[in-house]
Amino acid sequence: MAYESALAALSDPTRRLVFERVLTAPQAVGAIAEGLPVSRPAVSQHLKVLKDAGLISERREGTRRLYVANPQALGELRAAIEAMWREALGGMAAQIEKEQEK
Amino acid sequence: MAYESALAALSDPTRRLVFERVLTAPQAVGAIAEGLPVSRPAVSQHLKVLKDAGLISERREGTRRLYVANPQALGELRAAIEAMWREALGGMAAQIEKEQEK
DNA sequence: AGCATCGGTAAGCTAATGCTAACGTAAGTG
DNA sequence: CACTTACGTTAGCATTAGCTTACCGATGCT
Repeated sequence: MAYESALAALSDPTRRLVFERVLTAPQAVGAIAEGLPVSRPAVSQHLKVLKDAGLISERREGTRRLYVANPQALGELRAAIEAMWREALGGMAAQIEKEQEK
Repeated sequence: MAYESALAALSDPTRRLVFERVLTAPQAVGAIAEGLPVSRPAVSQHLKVLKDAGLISERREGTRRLYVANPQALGELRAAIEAMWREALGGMAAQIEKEQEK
């Protein structure tokens, strides 16, 4: 529904790194933070933003929390971008046609 | 190539408004700024960001400058998002399969 | 040339953003 | 119950981002 928040969430480079790590399989926060250029709390904050945007979901397992990407939100973003893309294509086609008439 | 900059450029709400105005047809800066909640210089700055991201192109016509959306950059962004989407879908499918084995 | 129109640019301010360090908390373990 | 593990949260800080106002350059017209 709100592709805007997904767009904003993915605009940050390190947050994209975080997101890409949970793209294919659930990951614990510690595992996500490992190898990233920021501290673990920073990762937690990024995860919160991603979750608020609906891009990931959380599942608790004992003392750990596993995060996974939510394909649906990504699909909505994809659809929104694609709609704009088609609009731009259509506009360009109309523009060329106008040029031909001349 | 650099879908990241397109993503960052489109993450700002008013910049999205600017972009959507040049999506289907070329527009002059004054026409774009009209009706927007920000000043014309602000629009100019947004246009610069969009242009640097490759999302729009500029054409001079007398004293005016016409800006249009560039479908290609939008297409690249679409492809990048779609790739991530497919990854997420695949990951979820694998996850479900694992669940079934249990 | 003089003037008006159309826009890009610079300076400066404010609000938001990302980060770290320190602390708080809940679930397992002895 | 004490202790550890695994995270979230808060406070505070530095940086960035978007906006406005004022100014400057280029083009067109008379």
